[in-house]
Amino acid sequence: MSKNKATIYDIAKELAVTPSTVSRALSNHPRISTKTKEAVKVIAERLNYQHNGIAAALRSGKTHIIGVMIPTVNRSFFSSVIRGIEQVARQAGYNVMITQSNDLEEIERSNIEAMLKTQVDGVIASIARDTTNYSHYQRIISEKIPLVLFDRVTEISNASTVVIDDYLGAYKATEHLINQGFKRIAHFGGKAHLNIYKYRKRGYQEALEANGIAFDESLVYNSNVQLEDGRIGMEHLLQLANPPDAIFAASDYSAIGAMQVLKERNIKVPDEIALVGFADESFAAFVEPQLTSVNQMSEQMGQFAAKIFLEQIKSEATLFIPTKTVLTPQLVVRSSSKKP
Amino acid sequence: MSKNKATIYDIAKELAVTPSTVSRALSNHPRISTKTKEAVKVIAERLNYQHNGIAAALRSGKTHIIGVMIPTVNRSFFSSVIRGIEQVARQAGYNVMITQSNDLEEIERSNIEAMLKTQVDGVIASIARDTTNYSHYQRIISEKIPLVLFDRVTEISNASTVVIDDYLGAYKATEHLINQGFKRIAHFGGKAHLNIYKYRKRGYQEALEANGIAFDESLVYNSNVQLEDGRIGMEHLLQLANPPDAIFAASDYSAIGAMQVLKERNIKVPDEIALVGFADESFAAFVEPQLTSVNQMSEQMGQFAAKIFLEQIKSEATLFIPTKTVLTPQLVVRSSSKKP
DNA sequence: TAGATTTGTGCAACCGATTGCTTAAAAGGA
DNA sequence: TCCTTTTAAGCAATCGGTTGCACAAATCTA
Repeated sequence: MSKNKATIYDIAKELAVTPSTVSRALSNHPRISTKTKEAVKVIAERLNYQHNGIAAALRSGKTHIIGVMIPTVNRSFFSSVIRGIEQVARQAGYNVMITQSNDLEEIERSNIEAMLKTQVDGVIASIARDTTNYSHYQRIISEKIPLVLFDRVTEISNASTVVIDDYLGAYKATEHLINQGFKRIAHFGGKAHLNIYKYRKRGYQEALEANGIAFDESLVYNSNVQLEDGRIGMEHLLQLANPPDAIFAASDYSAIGAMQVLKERNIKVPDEIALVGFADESFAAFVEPQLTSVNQMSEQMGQFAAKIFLEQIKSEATLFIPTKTVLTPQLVVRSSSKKP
Repeated sequence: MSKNKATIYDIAKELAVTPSTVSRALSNHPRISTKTKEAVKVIAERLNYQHNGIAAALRSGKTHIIGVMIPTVNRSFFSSVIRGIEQVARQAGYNVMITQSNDLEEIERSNIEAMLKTQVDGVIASIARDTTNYSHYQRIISEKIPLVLFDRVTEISNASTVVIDDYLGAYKATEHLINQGFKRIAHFGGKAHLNIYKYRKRGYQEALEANGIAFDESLVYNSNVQLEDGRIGMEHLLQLANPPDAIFAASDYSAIGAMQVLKERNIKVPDEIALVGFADESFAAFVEPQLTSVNQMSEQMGQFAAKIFLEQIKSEATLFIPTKTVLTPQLVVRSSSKKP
């Protein structure tokens, strides 16, 4: 147990050079001779030297930590995004610090506070469902810290965004139902202040119209698209004089809620009512019948977000132009939407 | 945009005192007069002073970051544990840095490397399924960093552990099936080098024996307990001359795999074969029939782990005695295990 | 071969907060 | 009033790297 970590001073002493030389040697500075660099490497190895990131961070102001904030880690979508971010970040020497907002604006604020205190080099985030005031995000920008928003984004100047084409995903899903022969297609929508839900609804609507089916507002049920909301929405739709024969839900959870109600009433899926969800959660393949859903390219989304962050870092002094990336979603067809 | 963050030097200048006084005033040092403390507070507010954790970390060696490493974030069990950890940690002024091992030893090693580089103040971890060599965990110990293991633990001297009573959970689950009148109860077990699976099997076995049912090794199918393993295991059991009438699975995923196979073959659950899982994943309540499972008290587990870490930190100089905490699991009975 | 460059290191300040040791002033005691 | 305590604050070193500038030696140019 030697303990008391070795520093560049220890290495310097051994080689009878100065710490500056050691520092430069370790960071492969061009002005240091190959001979010295190698000697330093050898001694560093022998002393089991570990670069002290804190000291470096103090001097350089760079912690090499990316703060990631998402509503909850427990969604396959978000956890996949995290994986994507981690892959790219790690390779570039960055660590990822994850925080969850639980979809609450208040927690979101305090998380951002914590990240700024930790002095993260950048923030990658997806906005909480609850959030209506974005001043805490503005704080990130005004501290000149790169901000990349994904999936649940909003208009914040100088923030880059990565989203999927929600419109297209919804369009594909709806068109698929139409192609399967369904005529009265309902929609479970989310709160319209989030763009993702706005676009999904639009995709749904335009797919209908493009196929000569009149859009019927009474077939749209808006909610928080949780499981319970799906149940309530389904009950609601079943009470209509002329109920739908298919539902395109803006979330898998609400689709599952609907599926439960249908099963309880012995209404067959997809024979009598077909279902399509959104997000392709892992449980979509576990339920019976398996749920057709729209895959959001989550891992790619994370990779993109991280790459954009890295570029933004590189262009530090140079003026930075915020990017808007749109990925193409994929419809995963399973049995819940197939006309028998 | 003032930018260029305010430091204690700026505050000191304004008040014509020294930075040391400001530092002490901010940390509420008893030797500083109330008057000065208040004046400092006012100026700090006005200059929008933010405590620089990096500088403090360099001096004190404490980053106030807890490293958390889990197999994957995308399991309700792990994400709940994280929530529990976060709650406790945040209140005590600690941040949480999460990393995922993807159940691979290699990634686990590199994650620990990254954490040590970040100089986390402690590590809370659940071991990867793949891991057989624990030297990387030993490194944490030898750096004198507190290590708390939860759920998937192993014998590492000086590491504290938090687990549920897997034996009891399995015992309860099996006894429940017996009480429902099932006679031939099979078991999907996990790899025996992980204690959790060893204990679950033992609980299963002893519950059988305590109720006068002979343990039958041919009814035990061991695997990685993923969904696909459950499918294969189910196929295997169905081929037996005398198939089981119930299965206690050591994971919800394998239970769902079994359920899928049974549905495909039109074998009724629970009428013909009953199922009980383990972990109480969120999808357990989504499938049809809903899956009975053993809840692992995940949030509590996280809270305990964090509390233990905090105590370990407090007792720094004092000799520390590693703790072993065992929580009591809860059986959540749903329709997959009820005798009609 | 003298002068201009290039190469390899050293010097010292700096990042921002913390803290043991002093010291000066104020309060208390005899 | 003089000496002892107590209180309040200052001094200066420290944590470990990083980096602009300086400088000597080596190499090149004409």
